[in-house]
Amino acid sequence: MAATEMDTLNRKILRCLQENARMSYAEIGRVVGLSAPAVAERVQKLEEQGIITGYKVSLDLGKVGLPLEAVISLKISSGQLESFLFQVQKYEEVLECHRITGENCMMLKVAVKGPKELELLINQLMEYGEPTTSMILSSPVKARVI
Amino acid sequence: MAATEMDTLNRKILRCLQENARMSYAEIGRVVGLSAPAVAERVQKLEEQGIITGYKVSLDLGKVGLPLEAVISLKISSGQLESFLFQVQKYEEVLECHRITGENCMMLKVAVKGPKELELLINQLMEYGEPTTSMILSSPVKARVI
DNA sequence: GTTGAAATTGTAGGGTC
DNA sequence: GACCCTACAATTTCAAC
Repeated sequence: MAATEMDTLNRKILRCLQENARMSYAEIGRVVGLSAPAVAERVQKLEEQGIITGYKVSLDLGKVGLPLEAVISLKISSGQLESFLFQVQKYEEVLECHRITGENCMMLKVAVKGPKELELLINQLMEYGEPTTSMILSSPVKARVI
Repeated sequence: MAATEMDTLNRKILRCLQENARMSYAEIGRVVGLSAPAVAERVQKLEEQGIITGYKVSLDLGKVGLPLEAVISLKISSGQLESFLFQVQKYEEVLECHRITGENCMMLKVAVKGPKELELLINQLMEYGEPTTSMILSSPVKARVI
């Protein structure tokens, strides 16, 4: 246990928060059989331990004007890694960027307004390497955690 | 406006919720210059319109026992698509699954306990097609929205 | 962890522009 | 229609146990 006590109760609490991160401590307490202060204390510890890293809102990207999602593999050109890592933070279109093993070092998930914006983004990425783009048609699994 | 009124105020509210989805309506109101009831009303409408699809907690996967993340491309075998789409929902390890254009129809992001579990998962996926796996080394951009 | 009191927040009603 | 204000219910927080 020491620092990180991931018992059944904490797992239940995390499941509640995962289902609805705005659920009140009182309601979580009712579900897991704890008082509200007890839940609050556990959640605070999970935050302090870095197990909980934040709370996010999920949006329908299509309805906020970003209906086109794509996956881009980017084979970074020699000497471009550092500047890419710096610049990629600034692209609003980039939802995720992972450095992966294999020939294409970077894997990006992006959301854009339309084909024009995607093309523009690809052009910009070409400065750092060779992009290979696939459009996302649908997402059978969206963003599960734990 | 009609159904979907995404004005500056709503964007500000969404930015607050994105930074911290547990932020109180009162605090959001202070930030964006609105009363708590006004914020609550706008958020409720954003939910009803399906713009907000939920609130999620972000976890440090390593600290919950899933330190190994990977990206798997899966070239679905003929006739296996439907059963794959049905089964992929049940794999707890699969965080995301996207159907994409190109030769490899499916792109999965997974998190597992270690190499053994990854190997087992790959074996199971081979039932539905040809997987190509890349380990995630780091994630320069984690999960931005809007 | 629990209980109980104080501060804060959420919510519903009525009113204004 | 969107917003504010008021008042009450619920929640959060902090204390003591």
